Amino acid sequence: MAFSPPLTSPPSPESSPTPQQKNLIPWQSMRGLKQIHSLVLRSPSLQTPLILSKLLSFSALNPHGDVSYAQLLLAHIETPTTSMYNVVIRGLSLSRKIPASSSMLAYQALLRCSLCPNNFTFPSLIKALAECGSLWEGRLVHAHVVKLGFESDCYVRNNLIRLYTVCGEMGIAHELFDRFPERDLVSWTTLILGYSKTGRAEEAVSLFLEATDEDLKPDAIIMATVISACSKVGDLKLCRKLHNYIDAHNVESDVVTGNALVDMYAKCGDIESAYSIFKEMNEKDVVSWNSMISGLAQNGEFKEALKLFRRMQCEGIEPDGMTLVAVLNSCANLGSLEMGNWVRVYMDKVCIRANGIIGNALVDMYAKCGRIEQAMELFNKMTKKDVYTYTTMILGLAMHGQAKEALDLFSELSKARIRPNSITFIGVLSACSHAGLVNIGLAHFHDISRVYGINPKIEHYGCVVDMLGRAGLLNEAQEFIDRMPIEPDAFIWGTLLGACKIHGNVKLGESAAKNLLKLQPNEDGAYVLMSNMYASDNQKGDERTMRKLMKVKKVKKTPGCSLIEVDGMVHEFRIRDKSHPRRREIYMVVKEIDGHLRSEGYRPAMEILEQELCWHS
DNA sequence: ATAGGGTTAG
Repeated sequence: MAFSPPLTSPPSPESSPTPQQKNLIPWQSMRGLKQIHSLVLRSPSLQTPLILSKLLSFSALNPHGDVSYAQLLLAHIETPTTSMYNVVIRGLSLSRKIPASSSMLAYQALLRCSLCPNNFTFPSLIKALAECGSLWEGRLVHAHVVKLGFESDCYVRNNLIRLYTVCGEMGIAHELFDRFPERDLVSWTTLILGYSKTGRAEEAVSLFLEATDEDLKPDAIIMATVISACSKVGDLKLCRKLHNYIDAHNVESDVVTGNALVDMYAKCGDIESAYSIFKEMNEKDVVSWNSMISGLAQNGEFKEALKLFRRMQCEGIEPDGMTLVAVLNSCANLGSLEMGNWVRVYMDKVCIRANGIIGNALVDMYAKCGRIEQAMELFNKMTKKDVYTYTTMILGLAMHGQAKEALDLFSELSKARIRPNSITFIGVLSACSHAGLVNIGLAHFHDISRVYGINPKIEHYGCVVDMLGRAGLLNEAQEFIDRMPIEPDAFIWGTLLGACKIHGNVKLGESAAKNLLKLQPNEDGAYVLMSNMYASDNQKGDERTMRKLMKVKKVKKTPGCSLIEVDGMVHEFRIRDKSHPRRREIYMVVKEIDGHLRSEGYRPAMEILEQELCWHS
């Protein structure tokens, strides 16, 4: 029922050991290489193509090397060869910091020397271009590839396929894939990944099924790719089919495929299967833990997520930014501010900046835990804000009834040249709803499609019904529902019913309840609200009828639940809850508070079914 | 040449 707090103070980060530069043989460090280079420069007899090539490849390809040094070296070689250029181009493609344009410049230099690129030139060059999404240069190089007859080279072609997929040119990529019968596992994997990353996960999975018809033996890499695509499809049956396939075909699996499976089951809502795979993985890394923790959080199992995070710490696995996002998300939904603050302290200690997704998660945590000023402070400090950052803050302000601030932020969006999305409008509408700004809210609602070209979804209609209902415009709310282009769902009727309850409109409430019961006859909501409404309206007979009806239909009221966090522990309380070890003391204090409240003249609005509620809330 | 995990919701 409760989980223990994290370590009371975040562990200090271990100082990472510096690379043991001293133990390197001379030519494996740049220092040694430069010494040899100066020797070579002084004696022309040493300037043979072989020695120069060695110097080049050590500085360009060695992990302790320096590609820019290799570039300089190459520029001073009088009679360079294609393979010397290939080495530098490969070195450039391997280093992350260097832009694609330098690979392109090296390639152009090669052409200027009247050298001819070969099958080793293109893979690295195209890889560098793909890395940066340089479609224009990529097409140019592709033309050269065709001219020189290297399109049939599988390595070259796979890199071209990769280039087109990362540039979103799936049509060209697939055409290139189809045009040559000679394809290997990498060709399939690359194309499948392309479909998966461009939001066409179904096509990715069916492409894999196509691949299994050919005589290819799937490896761990293609499996991880297709499993990830499957998690995006969200079809549990398909997930199981894939899992069975792996077992049946004895596909060698590793941590990555295991992690992908955990994520896949979690995303498809089968948290038990996810957990059993997680448990049985004999090798786990930080991604395994992250997949499982965020899987729990994505399925609303926030307490379990925090529990698992605790275990992760006990096992000495260092969390990374992604872990913390899942933890913060759980804190936000549990109102667990102490734990959230702990994460912030931890972030400071290990120097994780509150920017990007993790910054957004922190803002959300503060807002949902009631610290709207701290959320705002952090929001203002964040240098890179995206639509998520703004949406989170707008929703937070709306939640706190600060409609003006929320609307101001919304108007800042266009100044920051950020396009709002459909969830941003949920925030805007709920801000208006909570502040009773009906006309402004309606104006924004109309702008959703007219100005922003977004099709309002049922959620947006729900916000408007809520806004009209809260303002007491119940008939308008009903009319709005009647005119909706979408079939009203249970949420819509529940919102109207709730508004009728607040404003005591029994007649309209009855019709809303009828509609709600048509959609979910076995849920307690409509019965409870109606019987409470009858009770407040002194319609004792109707109230009893409602409660009888619940009994006949075997509908039980789901117990409400309150939770608080004390010293990093989350405690839950339900009606007539006697499970807490310190229940006697707790209820004594509650009784005392209740006495104080009553002596000050407070009378809780108790309705028959809710009488005992005040004891846990 | 190819692989896994994250943020906002009526």
